[in-house]
Amino acid sequence: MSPVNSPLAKKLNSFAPLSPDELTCLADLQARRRTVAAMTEIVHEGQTDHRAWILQEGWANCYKLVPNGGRQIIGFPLPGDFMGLRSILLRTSDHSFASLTDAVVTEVPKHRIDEIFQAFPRLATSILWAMSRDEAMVVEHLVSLGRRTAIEGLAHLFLELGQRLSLVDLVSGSGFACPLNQYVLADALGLSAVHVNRVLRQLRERGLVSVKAHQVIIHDLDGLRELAGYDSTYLNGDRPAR
Amino acid sequence: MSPVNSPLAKKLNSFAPLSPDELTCLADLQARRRTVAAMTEIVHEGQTDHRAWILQEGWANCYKLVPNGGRQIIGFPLPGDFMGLRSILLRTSDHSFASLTDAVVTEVPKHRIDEIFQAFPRLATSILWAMSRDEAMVVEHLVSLGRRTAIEGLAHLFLELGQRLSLVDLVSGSGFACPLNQYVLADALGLSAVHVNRVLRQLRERGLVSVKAHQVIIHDLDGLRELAGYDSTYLNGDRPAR
DNA sequence: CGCTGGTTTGAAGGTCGTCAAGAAGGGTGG
DNA sequence: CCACCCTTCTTGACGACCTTCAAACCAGCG
Repeated sequence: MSPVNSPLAKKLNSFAPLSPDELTCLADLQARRRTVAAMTEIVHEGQTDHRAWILQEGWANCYKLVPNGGRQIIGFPLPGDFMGLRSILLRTSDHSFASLTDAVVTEVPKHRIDEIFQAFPRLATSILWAMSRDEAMVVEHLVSLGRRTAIEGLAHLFLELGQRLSLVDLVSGSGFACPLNQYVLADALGLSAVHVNRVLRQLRERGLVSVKAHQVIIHDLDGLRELAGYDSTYLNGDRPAR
Repeated sequence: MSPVNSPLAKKLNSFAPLSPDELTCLADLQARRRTVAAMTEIVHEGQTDHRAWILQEGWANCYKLVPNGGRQIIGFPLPGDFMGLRSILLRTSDHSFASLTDAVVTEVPKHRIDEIFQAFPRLATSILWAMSRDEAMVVEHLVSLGRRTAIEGLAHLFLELGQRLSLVDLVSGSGFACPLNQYVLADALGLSAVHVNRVLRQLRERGLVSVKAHQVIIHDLDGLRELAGYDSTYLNGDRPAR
């Protein structure tokens, strides 16, 4: 994959078209790729080193552990997403990031971000857009946990993942590869793995979604949207959904 | 109240001591006060006008409505908090803000923020700290909804409110004024009002907290922290709690 | 072929929601 | 000052959603 066609470039391009200069700047930013094994921690909660990461390939998650042994997953960084960007611009990270699969990442030291904000203000705006989109996802996740049933929350999650993956060309037809097992889904949705299993069966039996062999297939997009009460605008920078 | 001693100044001062220049800058920023009746919307979801608000007196909430008639409260802005700051720095607000009580607010047009970032970089850093603290609160709220029981979530909420109010001198002894009724608490914690009532009784009977006449009194701070699994560092900019 | 991680299913029980109705406060008008 | 209202709080009964415990099943892999 040429870094000029990096997932980050694809994603930012969907917000505002990038100039050739900006594309090469992004390519430079992501030149030094590093591979990471599955299940390794990339940013630790409370870490204050002034660098962020860009996920190039693979899936990750960010989470908090609670005293009684439970875990709450905050979100799933996908290719093209920043990890720990807040700890660079703002202060320390308040949660941990870890890879879920084997992954490829690039390190972003603080001064590189500063340079971009100096030299490429339009690109900086796009990065801020990506940050605010990430926060909107956390808020929407909060709504899922508080005011949606298990089946609605799962439906919402699959729709969000599909839309985000399509931005970086990781959707083929009506399906996408998805390495999340039922334990991980449970920790994301505040449920038990057993109940996730039962709800997945319901989604399958209703002909909405099926998950098999790490592949999510959406059989009835409209029905799923209806069920989840899905409003896609929070991912699009408030322009109409495609 | 002299604006030099504004709640915002108190709060930011707890992060990094402010210089006289910075204090007067903050005072100018908050000169034009405006009163707002209880239950009026201040920022509407999707609004893109480039201005933010600072809450001076009273309580507010921010929330999202879901299609089936439910409501999820994202957070409670308190005196000294910004509202809609993201819609100024980033893009549009993805949720609504409304006053809960009669309130006093000041409007902050975008150019004032830009000026501060130009002329007072240290103050700008403090404002970014406040922003990141707000996000950490949303994440902690997410954990409450996903991986804490009703009683743990309520305990956590009271502890957080107490700590935030103490930063702006709104705590007296072991209690603080709190206008949140059981319906509002329910919409914040993803519960029904009936169940909030039952849980409040448990907290009272265990001798931990009591709520009466819009006054929250914490009887057993350590016990409450123990119950909630409360870690206060997310509010302190990662310096040890006082 | 046995191990391991993940999925599936059943049974029992706890947390929490819904429905319903009564009690307690606080404000208003007679 | 009292009657009446409204909002908020409180409590009970019942049921739904979800968890926990336990066990069986399945697929990939050394």
